[in-house]
Amino acid sequence: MVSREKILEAAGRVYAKHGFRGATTRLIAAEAGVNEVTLFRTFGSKGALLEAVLEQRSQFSDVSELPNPPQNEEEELTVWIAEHLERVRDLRPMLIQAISELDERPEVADFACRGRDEVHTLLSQYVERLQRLGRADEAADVFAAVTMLISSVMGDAMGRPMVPQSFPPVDEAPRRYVRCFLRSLGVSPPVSRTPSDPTRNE
Amino acid sequence: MVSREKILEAAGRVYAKHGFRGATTRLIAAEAGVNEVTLFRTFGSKGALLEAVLEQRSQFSDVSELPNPPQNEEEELTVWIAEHLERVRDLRPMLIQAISELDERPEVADFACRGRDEVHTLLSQYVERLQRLGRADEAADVFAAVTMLISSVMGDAMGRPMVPQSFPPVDEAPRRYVRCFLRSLGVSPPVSRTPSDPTRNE
DNA sequence: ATGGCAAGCAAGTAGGTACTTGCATACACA
DNA sequence: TGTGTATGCAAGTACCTACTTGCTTGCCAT
Repeated sequence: MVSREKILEAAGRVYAKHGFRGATTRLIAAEAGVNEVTLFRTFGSKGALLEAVLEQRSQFSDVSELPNPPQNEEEELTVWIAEHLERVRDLRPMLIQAISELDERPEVADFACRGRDEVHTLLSQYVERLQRLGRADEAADVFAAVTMLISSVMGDAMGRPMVPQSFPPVDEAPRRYVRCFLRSLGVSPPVSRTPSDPTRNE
Repeated sequence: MVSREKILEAAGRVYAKHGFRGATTRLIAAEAGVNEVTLFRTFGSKGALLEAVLEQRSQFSDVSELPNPPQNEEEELTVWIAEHLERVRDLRPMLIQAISELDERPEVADFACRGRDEVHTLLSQYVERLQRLGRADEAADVFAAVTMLISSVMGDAMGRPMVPQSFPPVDEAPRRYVRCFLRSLGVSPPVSRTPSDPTRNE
């Protein structure tokens, strides 16, 4: 029964490209290299197929932890944010379609926003640790700063393909976001580094 | 010839809710309180109607200027960002649909990203003025900070309806984003104010 | 060899979609 | 009074959609 997996994969690709409404069963079957009838025999209906795809996709949502205790803030966060950015980039097409059809298919809602809360919590806790260690300003607006960093990652993943000139070069972006983030929290930059290479863009 | 405007308005609403593919001519005609045939007689085709809608929408894109010279950074930016946020919030449904159908309808691309560049430029110029006045750090990563602020506004407008708990209260958000932004640029907060009321959320 | 099972193929059903046509109605202006 | 113009209504065309049915083919274990 290898058709099942071929169809699931193909359906994922086609949904991501055309959305649920635009993903016709013919397209999916063709993309899977499978007869359309096989699709219906295996999943019953187009809606059931969508649910199967979402369920399969739900299993890859593990967000990695941030170091405790913090050691090198900039390095640790840069790696972590780069990882998060890549994850969101991969999800981008499916996310966009899911969001655009939220009203008509509410069952995809938690797929669309899953992870955001978790990332927010992990980041906030990390910054609170920094505060307790006296490495971040006690009076800083942690909540807003974390929100902004996460939005920046989302915005980069979503917007870069459309307006690349509005974002720092892809290999520099995570570090530069993190530096702004840390600075807004009053975290002083590491002393053992050349102090100014935040290469200006444009 | 008042039908034309009724149809244009209705098409905008329906398109924002269901996307181009989901916006059937029947739905649009019903929403406009007009016979479906009138729609075709007036615009010729569904595609032509979409173009008319986009063209009409294009005229409301005027972004207001930022003060020159800067006087009160936090106040000026808060007002300006709040205004921008509201504009994006209004555009949200149409934007989401436009983005999700970019591959199939590339003609809406410039509608989808228009304004972002303009906002970016205005903000950057404002910060450069601050730098020249010695009110912002010369070594700050202006480009990244501006990108982050704009992404935060987009993220707020797009994400708040789905995950409200991930954002500061709607009436505080612009000011708190601006404060983080200014802080990441090394702009010292105004002295004539109570120094810490960045009320924590959650 | 034979039975079971997954899959392909051809055809069909019922409904939705964009779009057209022909005709009736109403109002506006001359 | 007549004439154009905008609109409504009923019906129809051609196509696409999800989904079904009946039959055939190939493979695999017994």
